[in-house]
Amino acid sequence: MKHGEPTDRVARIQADWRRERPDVDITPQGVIGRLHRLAGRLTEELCLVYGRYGLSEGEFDVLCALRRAGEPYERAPGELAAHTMVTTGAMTKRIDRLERAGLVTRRRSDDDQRGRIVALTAPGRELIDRAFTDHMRNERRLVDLLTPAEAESLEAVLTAWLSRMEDPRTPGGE
Amino acid sequence: MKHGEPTDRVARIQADWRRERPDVDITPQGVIGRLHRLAGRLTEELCLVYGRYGLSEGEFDVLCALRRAGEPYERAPGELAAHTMVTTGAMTKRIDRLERAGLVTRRRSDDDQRGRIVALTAPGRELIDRAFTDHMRNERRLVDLLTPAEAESLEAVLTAWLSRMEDPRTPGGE
DNA sequence: GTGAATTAGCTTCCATGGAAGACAATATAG
DNA sequence: CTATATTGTCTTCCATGGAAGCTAATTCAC
Repeated sequence: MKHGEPTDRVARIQADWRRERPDVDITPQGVIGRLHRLAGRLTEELCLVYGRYGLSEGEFDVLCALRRAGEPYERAPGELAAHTMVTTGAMTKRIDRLERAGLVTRRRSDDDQRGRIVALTAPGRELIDRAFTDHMRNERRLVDLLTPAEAESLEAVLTAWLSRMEDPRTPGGE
Repeated sequence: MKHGEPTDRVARIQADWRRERPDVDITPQGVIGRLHRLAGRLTEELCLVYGRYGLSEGEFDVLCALRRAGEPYERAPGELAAHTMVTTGAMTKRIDRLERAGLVTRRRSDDDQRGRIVALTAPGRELIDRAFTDHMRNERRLVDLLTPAEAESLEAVLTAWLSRMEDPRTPGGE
């Protein structure tokens, strides 16, 4: 082993695989494994702040989607589900909880009687404004563990990777 | 908007926030938001391969941990839980499923009667060897959406970030 | 050596989300 | 206009994992 090289959890896993499966190229794990580990660690850190406001990650996301919509802070459940990447069934339950907590209201839509409209209440708006401010301070703290150059390069590569993955012209390989 | 700049989901969210909360610095989302989105998309892609072998992500992880252990492919449930970052309660259930599927066996430890030893069966070993080979081919395909330089720089920044986050000397900011 | 703490795994209960279908309202074809 | 298809939300059931506590076995203190 080289001196001082960081031997993190992923590196140890790679070492095991190299011994057990020398026939397989396991270098992709260096990127994908660490990306997952990091995402998990970041989520932990972020959830600490959500919890301070009595919110789960999912509830926080829903309140953010409503707040971002702008005045009058309303959206249909289906829109909220699409924005937050969950099924409409999951969204029903999240809205149930938020409604019970008095942070949102639910009413029928006027023009389409099967649609609903979810709206932030005043306490909901007040809560998410405080929580979001705190949340961003928290993200700033975490990103500041990187140098500005590192953060910039990271964002660029992540953006490129995401766009190539979504791009239908990308060679599928499958 | 600048010409041709990628306007991905995260960029749209940021635009919303800039309008609604001009008082908050939301630049950290550029990195953290995309990292989460990417982790989610990658997980989706990886799960497609696990599914091909009838495995969930959790089950795949457990089989990998056993396979990586090397001959005779045995580990205690507690070790497996630590390796795969779940509670021992969750591990009990994963092992239950794998045992029912005939991929692992569970027996008492000789030297400590309260400990168990989980071992890969021959079919389990055969399955995880095939699945892992396929999995790495899949990860390779995904990482190959990046140039070698991009992949290298990404891995370096992720490794640095992870190590600084785990480092107890890191300024907490809290 | 005996009683107290600890440890390993498991069990129970709860929280959350997905999948699929139910239901009511709306849109569409003829 | 009526019959059918579609849509938006909700409901039901299931899968998974965490938290906390249980039990049996081991270790430790004295």
